[in-house]
Amino acid sequence: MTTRQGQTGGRSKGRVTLSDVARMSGVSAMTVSRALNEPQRVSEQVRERVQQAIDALGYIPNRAARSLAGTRSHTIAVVIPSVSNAVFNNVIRGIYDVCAPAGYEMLMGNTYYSVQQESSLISKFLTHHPDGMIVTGLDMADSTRRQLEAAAIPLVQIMEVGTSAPLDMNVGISHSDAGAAMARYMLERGYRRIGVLGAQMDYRSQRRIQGFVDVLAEGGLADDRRVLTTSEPSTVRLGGQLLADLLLRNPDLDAVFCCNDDLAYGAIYECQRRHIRVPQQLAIAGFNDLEGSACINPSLTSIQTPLYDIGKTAAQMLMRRLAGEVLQQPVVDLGFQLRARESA
Amino acid sequence: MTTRQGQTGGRSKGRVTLSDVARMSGVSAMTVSRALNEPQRVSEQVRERVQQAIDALGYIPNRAARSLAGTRSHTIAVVIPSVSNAVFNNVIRGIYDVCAPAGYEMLMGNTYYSVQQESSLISKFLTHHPDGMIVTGLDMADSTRRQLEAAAIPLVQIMEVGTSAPLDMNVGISHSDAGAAMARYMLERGYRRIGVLGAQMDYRSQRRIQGFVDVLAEGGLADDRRVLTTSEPSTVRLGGQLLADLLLRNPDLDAVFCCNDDLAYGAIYECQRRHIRVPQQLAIAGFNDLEGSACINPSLTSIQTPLYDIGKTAAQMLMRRLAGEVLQQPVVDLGFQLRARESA
DNA sequence: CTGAAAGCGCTTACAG
DNA sequence: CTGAAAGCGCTTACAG
Repeated sequence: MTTRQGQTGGRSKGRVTLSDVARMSGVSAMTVSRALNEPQRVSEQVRERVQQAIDALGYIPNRAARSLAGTRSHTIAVVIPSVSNAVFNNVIRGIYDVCAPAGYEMLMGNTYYSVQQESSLISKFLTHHPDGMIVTGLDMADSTRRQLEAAAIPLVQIMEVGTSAPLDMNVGISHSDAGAAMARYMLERGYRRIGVLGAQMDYRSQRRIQGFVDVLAEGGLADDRRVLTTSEPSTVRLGGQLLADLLLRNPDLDAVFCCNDDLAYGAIYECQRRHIRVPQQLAIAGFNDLEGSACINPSLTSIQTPLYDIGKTAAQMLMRRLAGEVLQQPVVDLGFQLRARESA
Repeated sequence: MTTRQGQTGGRSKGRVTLSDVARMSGVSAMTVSRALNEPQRVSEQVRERVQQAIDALGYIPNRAARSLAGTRSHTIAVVIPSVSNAVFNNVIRGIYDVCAPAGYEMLMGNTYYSVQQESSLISKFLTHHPDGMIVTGLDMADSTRRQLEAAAIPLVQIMEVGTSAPLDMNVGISHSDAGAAMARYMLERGYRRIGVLGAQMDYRSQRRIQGFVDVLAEGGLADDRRVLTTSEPSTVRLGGQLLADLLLRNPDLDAVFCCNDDLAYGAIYECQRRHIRVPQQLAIAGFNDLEGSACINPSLTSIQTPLYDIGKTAAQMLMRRLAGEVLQQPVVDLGFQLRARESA
């Protein structure tokens, strides 16, 4: 096996180009381009000869040249808080499943939940002149908002809906409604001393908690001391720690709403270690309904959010707009489902 | 809020270009380019004037033009089985944390564990003329191997090491060694009727199991009927189902090695439901040591794999090569750690 | 430290 | 169905 150390990249020289293919197949570059991009506009004979030349030469089209000369970059930029997050994985898969078959490349970047990093990421992405963009959330810096408006590309803001008018298109759910629904469910089940655990505390977690607490307040059951949050990332381990802290301050709790399923897993594990029976002594509920939530013991009551569909729908909206369609419904609320299981 | 429906992308006309900035700041395009890419080679006065013009005009550089004219695309292509997989998330984060600060964009695509999809994905990525590429695994189609050799860009094959010579660079661990280590550990602990559960069954899972079973065979303890695998994706739910099936055929098992932690979670949950005490009646071990494994009850014995570091190291190797360095060590074995906990 | 010329590899718009 | 010309917006290589 020969090593390739030292070679660091293809200098222009020596690359096989469209004209090489054209020369070999005895047609113009224009015709090769058509054979590649609009094969139906080229005679079958020519198409075959071109294909043979491509194979013989090992021709690889150059996207940079294509996007510079053409009107499209065939690229979609996706801005999310973090690729290493079970929630966004599902969203990404939905986007990918629509974009990839349509011939669009996905440019992906993390904001790490920082408005500032979001701004610089979007600026950077704009230099690729993506044909469309998907951005997480409705909140962004004003300067970014202006940049995006100036870029004038189709844009879908995802995850949440209803907190403010989107820049262009919007698909997601109402996190405050979802939080409220969980609170109502818990009240119906008879819980009265209800705690709340939150991590990460991005806008959507905050709205979830706000919606939840507002309903408790209506019943006169809100108590700030029962709400424990941190800006640390949401993990199973953290769920256990937070529950321990919360119980220390509020030994009399009869239920806890966790802002994320992984926190809820950690809380359930902590209860197991302390021999606290769930839900008999303490009910626990989560949010997002991740894959393991139906399997854990006790199975976890949670809010199922349409993560995959949010990604898929966002990408489809983009594709439709790129096909010239005018969308009647630029804002789509995909809704959520409360999954009542054993834990609460 | 004005809607932007109907606008589908920036036609070349009307874009602010380098020359516009040059004109406004009274220097040549060349100098603006330098002010942008090698600021230290331009006088501070000029740099300031150029920056003012950029701000005033809202100039956004065009990467397509840059990569067409230049020798670099400032893009790294990453080929993984699936973005929505906790294992690869960590790898991706490692890659991202090195590439993003270095000014490299990440192009990411899924093979969905298919050699065929891998081939077409790599062909597609090559049209972007990425400066480097990271590909999962050592096995690939011969045609792809040739394409990659012809492209002559730095390439790092990741995740596993030692099964065959890499095309260029390589970082990962030996999955058969890791499987073997787990088998030895279980034998030391006194387990003798040991089952194996596998899902997905990509090359690396296969090698994990092979390494594990080979050690059992040395002790005369291998039994095909105790190995249950499926090509379905690895999930918590599947872990429970597989364990149920395995116990049906082998009620006398005293331990089970699960090829992935999520299978192990499912197996533990299933034991809880059946009141099988872990590890007293049945020991359970996993692989990858995901975040929750230390928290579940009983805490999970697993093999910790350096996922983040694999990604980080691969990206660093690429960066070093792109900086012209010749690597003394093109193959890096990052090793693994057996985490002995309560479950086995 | 700064600039004029040429060209990267395609596609658009116009013909025929 | 096919082609000749021009140009997309940058950077390289060469000067000075």
